[in-house]
Amino acid sequence: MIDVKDLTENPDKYRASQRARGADEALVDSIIAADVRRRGSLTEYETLRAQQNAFGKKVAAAKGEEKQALLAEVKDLAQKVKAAQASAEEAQGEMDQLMRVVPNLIVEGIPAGGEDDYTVVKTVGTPRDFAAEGFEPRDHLEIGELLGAIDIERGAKVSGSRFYFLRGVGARLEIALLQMAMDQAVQNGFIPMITPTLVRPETMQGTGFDVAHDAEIYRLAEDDLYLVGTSEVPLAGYHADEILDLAGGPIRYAGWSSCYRREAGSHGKDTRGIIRVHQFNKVEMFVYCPQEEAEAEHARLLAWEEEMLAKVELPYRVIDTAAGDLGMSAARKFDCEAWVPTQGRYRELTSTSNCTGFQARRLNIRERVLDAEGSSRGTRAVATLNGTLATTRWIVAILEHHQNADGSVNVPAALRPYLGGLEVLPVL
RNA sequence: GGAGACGUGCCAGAGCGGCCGAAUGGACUUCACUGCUAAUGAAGGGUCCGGGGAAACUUGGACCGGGGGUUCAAAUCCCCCCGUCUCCGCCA
Repeated sequence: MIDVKDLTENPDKYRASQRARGADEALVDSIIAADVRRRGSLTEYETLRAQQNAFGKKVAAAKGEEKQALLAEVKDLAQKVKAAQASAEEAQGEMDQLMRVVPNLIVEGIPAGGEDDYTVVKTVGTPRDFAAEGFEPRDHLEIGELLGAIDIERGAKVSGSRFYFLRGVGARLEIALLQMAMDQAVQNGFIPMITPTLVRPETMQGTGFDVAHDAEIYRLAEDDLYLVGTSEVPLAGYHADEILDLAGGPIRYAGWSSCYRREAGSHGKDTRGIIRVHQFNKVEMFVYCPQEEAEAEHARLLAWEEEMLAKVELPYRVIDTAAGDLGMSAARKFDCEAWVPTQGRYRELTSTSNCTGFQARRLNIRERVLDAEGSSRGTRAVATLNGTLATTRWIVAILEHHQNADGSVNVPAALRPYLGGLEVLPVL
């Protein structure tokens, strides 16, 4: 949810943001109009209600005939109050509906346009030249099968397409990767969390995912519960309806969870291997901080992601996502994309979003505003940010980039302690 | 799955349909007092949404788990939902 007050005061800023996203600019004016209607009908209702309250006090004090007379008089007022209340609620409802569809205000200066309009922030490392090394690289699935690490066929047998088993060194590699991510997070002051992966509709909605329309979400209709696509969802909901004390700095969580995605709109895309799957594991960073610190924190999250990528020794690039390719909640998003040799292109391994106050406003997560004397001047929304530290997909890039001619895979040095010192994943 | 109890402010905990935004403790903040701490005394606080005001502030409405209903009037009565706890059953 965006800040209505800010929108009514600076509509041009929001029009520009909508334009950059390729979204509806007129929405801004619809909101301003709806807000005027809302306030008008609210004032009307409150005035009547004040009269009724005053009457109520008189009725309570009166006795006998006098009381009966007052009751007769106030009955009519009660009807008016009811009607005014109904129209005030209706106006509020219209407002709420509009507010649900406005995406977050983007950070000024990010690239405008759609999926292909990102800018490359930097490129780190160089893709391996397999031609020069004299062998044709195998893709991650072929390697995974040689190592006995990935079993797609039985995944499909048991659960259908886009499901898989990680086995043997594959399973160990994933655990090692996630464990290394958790350790790094803890070293950086994050609180480790293992979260629920089924959440209520309010939590899903509050985080910015539309339970009713989002085709990506698995639903358990019977129970009105929803499978999360990322632990960002439960970690955002964690502090819902709370007033946080951020005096001691940002509150940082590292969530370890399975993630579930229907991949409804991606038939035929990435059907081979484990690039795009219905279920995977992830370590996610999630931060609550004051809004003015959000951009600096965003840079830190990106740096922590890059630290992980450095540990697994992968060549990658960082992109600044264009406005139109941002989710509803994000004001800015950086993706780290690792080079996947057999695809000849960079593929997303991490994604970090600055959601400014958008999620916090929906989830009612605030902090106190203090004046110079240190006494409370009310509250305001905090900022929330998230970023990936490791996921199952990383295995794709690791297997491919670190492969040898015989199909075995060299283990990056930082990962070895998590694999009992293993230096090479051997072909079976 | 069955039976029951409960859900009130930061915490504990009262609350008769109108005098209840809510007693009383504790915690907290400020002030006073004792040489400091402790103790004691006094005072003060919540959140959300409107109106007025540059602001300090002021004024109105709403909020007693959530949503409906009854009533001139609901923390209080009724219904539904959510949650917590206890007992039984079931599965581990």
